[in-house]
Amino acid sequence: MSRATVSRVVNGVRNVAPDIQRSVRDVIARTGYTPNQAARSLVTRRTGTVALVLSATGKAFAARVFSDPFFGRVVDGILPVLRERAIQPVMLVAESEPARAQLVEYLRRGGADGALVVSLDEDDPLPAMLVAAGVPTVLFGRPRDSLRCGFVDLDNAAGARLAAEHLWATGRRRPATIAAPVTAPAARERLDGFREALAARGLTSVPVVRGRFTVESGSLAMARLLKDHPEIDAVFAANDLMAQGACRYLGEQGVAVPGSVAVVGFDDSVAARTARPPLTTVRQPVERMAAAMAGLLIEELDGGRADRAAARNPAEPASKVFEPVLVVRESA
Amino acid sequence: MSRATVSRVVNGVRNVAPDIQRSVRDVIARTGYTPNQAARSLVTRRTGTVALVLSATGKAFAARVFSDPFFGRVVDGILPVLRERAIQPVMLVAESEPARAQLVEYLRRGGADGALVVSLDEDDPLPAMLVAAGVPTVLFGRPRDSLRCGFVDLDNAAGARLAAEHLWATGRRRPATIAAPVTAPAARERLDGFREALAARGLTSVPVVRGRFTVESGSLAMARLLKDHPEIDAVFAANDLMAQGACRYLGEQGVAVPGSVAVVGFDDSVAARTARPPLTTVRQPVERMAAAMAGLLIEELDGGRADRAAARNPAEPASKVFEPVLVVRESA
DNA sequence: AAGGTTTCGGAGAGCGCTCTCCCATGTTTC
DNA sequence: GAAACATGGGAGAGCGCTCTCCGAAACCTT
Repeated sequence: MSRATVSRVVNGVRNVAPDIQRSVRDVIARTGYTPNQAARSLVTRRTGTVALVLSATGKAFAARVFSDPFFGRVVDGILPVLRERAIQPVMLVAESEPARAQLVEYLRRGGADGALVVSLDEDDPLPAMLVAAGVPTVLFGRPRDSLRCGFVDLDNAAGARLAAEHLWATGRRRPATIAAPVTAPAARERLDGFREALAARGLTSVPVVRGRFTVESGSLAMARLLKDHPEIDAVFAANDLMAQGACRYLGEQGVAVPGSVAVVGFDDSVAARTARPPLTTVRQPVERMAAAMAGLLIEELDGGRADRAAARNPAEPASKVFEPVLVVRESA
Repeated sequence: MSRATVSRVVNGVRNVAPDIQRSVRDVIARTGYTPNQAARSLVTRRTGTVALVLSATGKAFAARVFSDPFFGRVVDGILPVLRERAIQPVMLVAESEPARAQLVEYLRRGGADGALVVSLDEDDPLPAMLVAAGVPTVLFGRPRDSLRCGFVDLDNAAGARLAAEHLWATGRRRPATIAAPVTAPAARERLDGFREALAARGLTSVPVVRGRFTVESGSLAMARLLKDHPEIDAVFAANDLMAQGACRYLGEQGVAVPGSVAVVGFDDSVAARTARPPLTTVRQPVERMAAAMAGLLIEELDGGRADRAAARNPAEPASKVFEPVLVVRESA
């Protein structure tokens, strides 16, 4: 029996007589034969894997990434989509500059068929490096510099406007905001959207303190806010973790939430539901966005062949922007 | 110029005249040549990658894994060791039964050179499946059934004894414990060690409540404990998160820590330091253990060749057991 | 029954590397 | 100055698969 027949049976292409098929499977099971992935990839030019890249440099990188529920939600959203297509998801982390270089080299050499990139810093050079290396890439969050690459994003400004409008509608006239590092574009859009919505109602000056997306930084920010602007009656935080920190500090100081100060978060993560009081927050459908990200990449991967074979133009980078929704709970 | 020469330059084997070397590198840089990993792996029978496998089935898998600081610490410990050897770390997750099967198949086909496995459930079939598939494997935690495979572990019972002895030495005579699921062997050892140390001092009956390694479950467990055994004056929790939950509940009930009830945690994670009051806890050097795990695997991988070439006996599975240390802070 | 059509297995050419030979130099030794 | 030796480059054989071509056999059609 020839290698070709075995190959046909294993990959299920073309017709092979049922009895031959059975006998081949039989022998495979008996001998414990395992196809060699490298040899297969060499000819198919496919690995059957997709990389899920987490990029964020800094100390104790993993410990930080693993404590933010955001990444977990992204992974949860991506996994089912890839599993369904029998694509092996491999997670890669870029925790330092050399690691980033090694990672790009790995993907350039064909370590995976494509990359789904989650990066928090706006000035992260990784997306551009991957695109330059010819790696099919889809980002979580809009790329800067109109990089030719697919992405999914949330209309962050619209989300912040929802928060501002809700606070205004419930009679809050002295709102403040806990923003996040300027390097996170999503956070900046949230700040801008919030200010803009209030400016449209005649409120031009809004106290701003910056946090670092963590519960602790939220507490600290709230403390500063309360000290410098004791008159505030509402706070909009750029994510739920910081909103939770703010609530905690207010609670410690005996300030009623939402009685004296209303708090609105962002993301609608588990933290929002378990916080006390449960947070009013802007929902970001992270899992759905992540699933869409995987879908976009798969499309590009499938289309890629045809494109390259037919015309010489690379696939149009596709993208999808999601609309946020306000979830009213008890904190505002 | 021949392919062989180029190959020699790229891989740095044997001597190649400096000027030829330079000109080769020059052409590589100019043409943007990239070696094909699949072709290379096909002949070297190496991928240059090591899989870091996170195994734990259940709903919202990733969201759970990503909220436990433990995994982050493991990753942080492993990364530098692999980076130093220019080995690409790839993280794989086994979040369901089919995912597990797919993952084993992937590694069996040579998707990575070896696997570092972190699994929380004792009855996880993954380690045995990997060993059966011939994948070089090192576990975090002692394997059951004397599986022939390397591992690193902590002397959990000794750690629990440290906690018990500290509580005893500080005059606590009515201690209780918040244990973890029976399926986690490490947690069982902690429970056994705690009981044993107290039994040696004549205390045979210790109230036990089970938690699920989370802050919330710690709070709940503490509530039950306080209701059923209001006389207790100390609590030993099987990890810091649950200890933190216990402290939180005690605080809400106006019970002084450590005044009325002393609390001891386990792990010495970040949570122990940021908790209020800072937790007295048993230190598990997770990062060092994880680094050792990577080291063991690398040794096995390096030795593997020689072994398979010389004699036909597979490498002896190596292992390393770490000793815990008590870290006294304010909670006990 | 003869030709045409479909079905299905085999032969064999690569995929892009690495690595072992082997040979052409340059270098040393007596 | 010739033989022995070190040095560095080329030729070419695979690694284990997939996939296109081809031909043999089975099936229809008229």
